[in-house]
Amino acid sequence: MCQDELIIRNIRQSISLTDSEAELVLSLLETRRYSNKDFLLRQGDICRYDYFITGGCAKVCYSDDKGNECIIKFAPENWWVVDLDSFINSKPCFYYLQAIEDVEALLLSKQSYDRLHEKIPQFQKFSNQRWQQGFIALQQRIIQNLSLSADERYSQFEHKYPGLEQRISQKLIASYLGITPEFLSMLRRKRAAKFS
Amino acid sequence: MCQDELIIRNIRQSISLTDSEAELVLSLLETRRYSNKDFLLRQGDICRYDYFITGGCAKVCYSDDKGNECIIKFAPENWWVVDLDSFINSKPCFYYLQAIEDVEALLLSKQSYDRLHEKIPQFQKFSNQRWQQGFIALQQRIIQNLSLSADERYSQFEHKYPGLEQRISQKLIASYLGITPEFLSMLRRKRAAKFS
DNA sequence: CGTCTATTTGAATGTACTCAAAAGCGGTGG
DNA sequence: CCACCGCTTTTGAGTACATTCAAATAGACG
Repeated sequence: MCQDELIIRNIRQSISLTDSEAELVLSLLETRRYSNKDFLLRQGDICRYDYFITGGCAKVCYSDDKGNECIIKFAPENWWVVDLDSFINSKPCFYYLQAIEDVEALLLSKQSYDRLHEKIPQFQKFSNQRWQQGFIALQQRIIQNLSLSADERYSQFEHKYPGLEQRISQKLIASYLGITPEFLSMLRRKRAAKFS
Repeated sequence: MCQDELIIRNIRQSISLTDSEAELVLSLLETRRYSNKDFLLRQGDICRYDYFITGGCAKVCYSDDKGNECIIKFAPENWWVVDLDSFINSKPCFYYLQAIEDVEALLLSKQSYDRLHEKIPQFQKFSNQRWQQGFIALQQRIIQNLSLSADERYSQFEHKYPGLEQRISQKLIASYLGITPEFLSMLRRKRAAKFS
């Protein structure tokens, strides 16, 4: 499937778009390619785009007090990602966004984002749903972090990002789960032992 | 301050309201009082109201697989609370909402909520800000849960809900922090020791 | 006053981390 | 093609953080 189809299909999962509206959406998007390890967005920059990933995978991170990288979430194909606070309020962004594979993305500028909201009545609904669904998903994740063990969180990760555990390094997964790579290694060994 | 003033002041922190718009808001609200331990909303019900707490404090919880109560957040005076997924999508709610003190609240029905969005152009902005800010706050909380120790999370709690630690039981705080009451007891003992 | 629940305390246990070292693996240059 | 480099993964020992369970104490409420 080509990337244009992918994004329109993604939007149409939430709202209905006429063909001319779909055209408008596509006309406002910009395609960008990033090599593995390129930054889509650096910490402290203003986030000027809303990103829709059409190929490869990026990580959304921040640096904590001690300088460690913490991964908030992954953005594989068919995912939207943005530093909302920075995008909406033109603040320096707290997160950074870096490719962990070669990445292909469609970028929607703030201006175009606003334009879509003006021109397509349904788009407000799309945004609302997106933030609301995002909010709900984050609540779920908080619950999981509070009540599940590392092993159970790993299962959740596998479920949320099917197949991703085979594409990306264990170090990255460990950071996402909030555990050390060493400990994840041990968890995997224990899992493997269960199938023997 | 009376409860009407409280909610209007709360809204005016995000958007400007004319006096007649403020009147409209107030006319759509319903006041309710709950005694300690009363349910504002039960797990599985449809959440038909958006709640604004004007006095006392409620807890937002869910029951996990093993039947334990997990507290997602507290709702003391001047806080909005709703099960978003249930309210928006008319689904059975996942959370329940229970008074942990005598509570006074202003309730906004879904119908009135929609009405405000129609009648007050700025209200869409208020809602958007609310979900966006909520989203941002949740992301922060995820980060904190991943990277902070229980002791540090307790400090965050004190900062987020000033004075609340003196009003509510330690058992509830422990549940919010995702630790056992016994362990919280020990943390507090250690803290007290530092000031000797 | 008695009952019920919350809090404190302690011992034993489990979960996850740190640090260090060894092994595996992929890419690069000779 | 191989040797080497850097990075990831594995393994292990020792430690810190947090839990469970049990029992004692303290508070709240009728």
